Amino acid sequence: MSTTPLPGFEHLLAAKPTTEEGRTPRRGPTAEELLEGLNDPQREAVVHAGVPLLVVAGAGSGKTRVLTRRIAWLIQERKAHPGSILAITFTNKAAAEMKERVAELVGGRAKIMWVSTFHSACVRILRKEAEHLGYDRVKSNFSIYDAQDQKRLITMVCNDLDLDPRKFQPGPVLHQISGYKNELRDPAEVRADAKNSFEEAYASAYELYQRRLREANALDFDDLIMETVRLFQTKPGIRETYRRRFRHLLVDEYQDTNHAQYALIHQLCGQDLEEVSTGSTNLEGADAVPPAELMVVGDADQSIYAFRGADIRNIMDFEQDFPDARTVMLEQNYRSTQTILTAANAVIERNEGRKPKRLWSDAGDGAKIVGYVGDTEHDEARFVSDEIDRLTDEDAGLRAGDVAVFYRTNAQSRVFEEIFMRTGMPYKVVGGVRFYERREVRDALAYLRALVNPDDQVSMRRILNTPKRGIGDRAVACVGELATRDSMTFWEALRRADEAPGLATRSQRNIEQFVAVMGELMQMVEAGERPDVILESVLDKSGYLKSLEESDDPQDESRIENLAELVAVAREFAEDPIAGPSADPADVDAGLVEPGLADFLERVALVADSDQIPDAPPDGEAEPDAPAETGMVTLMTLHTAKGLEFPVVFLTGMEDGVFPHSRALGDRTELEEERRLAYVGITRARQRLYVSRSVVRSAWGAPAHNPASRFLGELPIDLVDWRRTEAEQTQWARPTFASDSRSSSYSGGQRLGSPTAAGRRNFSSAAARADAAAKSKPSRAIPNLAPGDRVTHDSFGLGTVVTVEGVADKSVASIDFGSEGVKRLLLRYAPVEKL
DNA sequence: CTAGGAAGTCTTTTT
DNA sequence: GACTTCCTAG
Repeated sequence: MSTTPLPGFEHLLAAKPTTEEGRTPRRGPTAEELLEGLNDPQREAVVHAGVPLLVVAGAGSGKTRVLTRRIAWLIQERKAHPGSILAITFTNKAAAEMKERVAELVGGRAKIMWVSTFHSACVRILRKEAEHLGYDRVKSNFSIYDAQDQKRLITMVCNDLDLDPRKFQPGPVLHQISGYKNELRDPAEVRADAKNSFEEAYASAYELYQRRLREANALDFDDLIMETVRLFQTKPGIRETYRRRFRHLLVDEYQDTNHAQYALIHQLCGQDLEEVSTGSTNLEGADAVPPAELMVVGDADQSIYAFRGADIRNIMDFEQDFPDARTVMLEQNYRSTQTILTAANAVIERNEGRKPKRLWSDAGDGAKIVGYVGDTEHDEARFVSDEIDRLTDEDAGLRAGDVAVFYRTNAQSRVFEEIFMRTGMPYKVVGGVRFYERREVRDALAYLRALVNPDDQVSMRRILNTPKRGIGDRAVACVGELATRDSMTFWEALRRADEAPGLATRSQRNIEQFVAVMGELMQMVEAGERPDVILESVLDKSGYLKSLEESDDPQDESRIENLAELVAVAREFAEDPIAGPSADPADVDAGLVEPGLADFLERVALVADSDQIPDAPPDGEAEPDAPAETGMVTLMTLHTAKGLEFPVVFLTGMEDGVFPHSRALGDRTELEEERRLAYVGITRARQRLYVSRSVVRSAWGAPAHNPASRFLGELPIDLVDWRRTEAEQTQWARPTFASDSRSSSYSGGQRLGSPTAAGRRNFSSAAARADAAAKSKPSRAIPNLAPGDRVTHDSFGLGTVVTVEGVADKSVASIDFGSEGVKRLLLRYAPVEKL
């Protein structure tokens, strides 16, 4: 069973526009052909010209179609130069797909368009303009730091600042910094606005973090956007160049843009934020170009990324931001049955302050929604598995590839993997432990990054002693000290290790060897060797491969395989020059398409989970040559499911505390975001929707008893066919396995006494087992606390409860321990006792 | 300096 | 329960 997520390249490689490419551009489709099969509002959006346009595109309303047809229309009918079009999508996969579909309409010219994510577009701009950024060290070979790199760096920063690691954990600090960047605030502003020592500490962390990034010639994800905005602000000339270039701007998934992205759009459309906020539409200078034509597409009901800075107001206030804007509503749905849409509408309508919108379909009612309540998550998974079996054989016509299983958090995929593995159901998990996050892959990539950008301290430190070559913490500290003392980069200090104070000769020799190897490899990079060739040399010369081969850890075998896979990916990349959205149009024009190591790294840095999903034939526009190998059940989180569709969808773990997530339970706005997530999930289904939950679910190794998700109660009751409800879940026999029920009742009886006793106690045998497992551990009773209660804690002493949130296993209390401060404690673990 | 074990942390969601 | 980080012995 394929459990290894593919690295996310194949779709780009497959997206080679083979159809039209090479032929002389035909006269292209006529205007009628471009509008064929579109409904009225869709047509309006396609042909619209002039003022900014907002397309409110409900789920499944054919917005991709509108976008591609519009682009084709711009080129074909309005004679727009393809190079003057900038289309922003949410994922690289969406970009590649869109490019391909436009190419089908207008031919190879489409390649010159910029169709990419915000991040890729900004990287391209920043690489080109790197020298104008105003940082000494930042050059066009800058590294892009992902979450893990950021974490390492911020940990070093917090250490250097002597911040209490308990109060300033890397995750929250980074989240904070990310927030600043999304709001376009620089460290000085943050410091000026700081109201207390806590916020000042954040400002210091932000400041030093930024300095370290720049010293390392690196940018993080948020920098990519922020620095582009800043570049345009400080260098109006450069901004003007891009304004002139991009005459048409199309933004997909507009509801998920953050403030920085919003600012960028405004800059490119000729209106700066200051101009907007002062209400002035004056452009400075007589040579200013008129604003580009803007079309944004989105659906406020599908905004699910507020947690990473997306600002739903961007779409809600579009008409205020652009007073002369037009709005087009796409409400007809071409994807789902009316039953599914009615359910989706019923759920989303509970959100307050949303603009009314009702999806409808003429596809007929279709099947009822099927509900199931399992005893445990294993029982729930078994139901899903049985049901898929049934659907894929007797119900003929459905393949495993037509089915998707969604869940709220990645951890929930486990039970499904277990049962699919047992029953031999082919499946594929999207996301989770990503290929590019595996240790060995990251090690290899760190080598490559260090070669391209030796200033990249995080990568350099990572590989310095990987594999072990006798350069320990002490040696690293000595080199670091030298670097600080003589203000040089870490890499320079390594090269001059002989000057490092207090460095053991043995370590020094080891460092020299390392530097020599790196020097050799760097020469290969300079000589322009192909990425795959360099990668192979890295694995060889660094001794990394050898150390894995000699290891007796069985895991290392699969590590070797993963590295082989990475080499294969690099080879494919090297051999296919046009693949993917990051080839610079100018280079394509010049026939200059020899992607180097740096391009490879950039691509790798910007792949998304959803980029790995195999292509499915999209809405109606048939793809008869669709790959036959997609016969696998797809497992993924609700977040990665956005933008996709499947004939059959299972929404699992529908429990309060799981979905909606426990952290959202107490918060109105967060709850509404969860509800939008439910809406997204429901509307992924074309024909059949299943909702399921389980009464007992083991979270963190101990069983938890979760109530039904409130979203289940929001489904119209007559639309759901409950196969099994909570009332039935007390039974020990499994209805679907007649032959199994006898033995079940036996063992149930033996374990729990009389079956009725088991029933009354609301536990299935499996749950009882889980329960017993929990009891074998020293699990303590959870104290029932309320604000005001006095407690003692084993190490913090006396305290007073301030707040209590969450329920049962997940309850968290804030407790004031006086001089020890206020602590947030997970009551299940915390050694607190009520007085 | 490294290896191995113990102890502590944690789970949203991701470009 | 799984992953990381910390600690200790060689």
